[in-house]
Amino acid sequence: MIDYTEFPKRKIAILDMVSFYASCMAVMHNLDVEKVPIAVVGNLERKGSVVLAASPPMKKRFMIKTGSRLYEIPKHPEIRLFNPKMTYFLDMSMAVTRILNKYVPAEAIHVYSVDESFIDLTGTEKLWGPPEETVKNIRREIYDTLKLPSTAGMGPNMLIAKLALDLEAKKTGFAKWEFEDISTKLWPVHPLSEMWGIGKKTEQRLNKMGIFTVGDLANANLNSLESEFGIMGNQLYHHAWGIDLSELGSTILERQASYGKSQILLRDYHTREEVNVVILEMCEDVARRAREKNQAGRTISLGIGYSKHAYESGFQRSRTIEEATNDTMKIYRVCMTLLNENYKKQAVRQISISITKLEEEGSMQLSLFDPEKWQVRKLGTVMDEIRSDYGPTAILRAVSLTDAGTAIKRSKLVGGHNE
DNA sequence: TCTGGGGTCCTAGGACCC
DNA sequence: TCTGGGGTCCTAGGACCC
Repeated sequence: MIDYTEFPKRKIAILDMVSFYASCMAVMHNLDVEKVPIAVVGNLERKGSVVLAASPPMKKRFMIKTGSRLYEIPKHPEIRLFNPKMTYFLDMSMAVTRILNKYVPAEAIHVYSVDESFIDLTGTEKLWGPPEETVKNIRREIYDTLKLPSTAGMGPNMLIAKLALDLEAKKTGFAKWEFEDISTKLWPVHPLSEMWGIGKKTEQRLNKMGIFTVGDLANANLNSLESEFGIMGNQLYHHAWGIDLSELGSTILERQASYGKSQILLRDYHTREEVNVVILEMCEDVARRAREKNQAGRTISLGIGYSKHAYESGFQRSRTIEEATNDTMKIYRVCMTLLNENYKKQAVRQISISITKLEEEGSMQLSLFDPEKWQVRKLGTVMDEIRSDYGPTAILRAVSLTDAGTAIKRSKLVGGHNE
């Protein structure tokens, strides 16, 4: 048994926007997201594209949910399909955060994703009254001002708030769990992958150990969990008791650990030259985002997925260099090295690039001793500015003006989605 | 005939150093 | 005539989340 008295009890809430992307599109087109079957699809031009969000009637009447494929959506006169408008979604997301900020200070907000945020309401009773009421008021204000319906979970820590949200509030609109509710509300949960933090793979391994419900997990032998899963076993066990030591705010200060870009190509690419072009464009994008944040990375990773007709699945390789960089061509050259060493002349369908081991740019040796480095950096910045003033297609490296270039097509996309 | 894109964290083995 | 041991860094792979 676990003695809960030793764990802090705070007033944590997590707010989740119902079918966020679908709700945003409903607002834009003056539709009622609760009544109209709406789906936002990654790219309406591609039949295999995934559904990024489905409105409640879309889910109930047509059994289409996030992750469904476009070709699974039936033809029906009431159904409304949209391409994503990522910049608009981000604006809406920030508008929600600003409302939260009217009730709690920025340090008490942890943005978990574009449509989910934690807030710590501990100590707000004097100002706003009971936290449950405050949450209700916040949800009402979000709906009244932005027309976005939301659900909310509450708990004494972030984990329990999130579990209350996922396992109850998403159906009922609101749920507040205490430590005392864990055994009645969390332990019956199965299959195990229903629970946050447990995926299909872990579920299978746990099943092999005779563990099928969260209650089984909570009452399993900690030693055998640790010998099977290592540290993760300990964490799984504690999560089954609703215990999580991470603090609200501990993550909010952390800065991004990597910049990456990945894409599934619209067709198989058969030559190195074509692949090189796409890699260059992707390096450009990753480098630009790092430059905008004044960061640079030391480890550069390249992933290649071959066509399904190929003999192999692909590879993922990385290389760490002496000095952190956010220079497009430097990153590109490392990718070329990795490609030269690993490419097996198979048709390519998927490419991913990322930089990690980030450092503040200040720590780069942009010193007096190497004026050329300054120039390269300045050139990068100038090009970034032209792009931000005149759009991303204003400057394209010459190679992009070939059939292989996808940058022009992708310029209409933000975050890989159609505008 | 179909392939989303952006992230995070953990582990294990090998290299290298003292 | 044996197998040190701890620390750090790098790389690949796996798992999970929204």
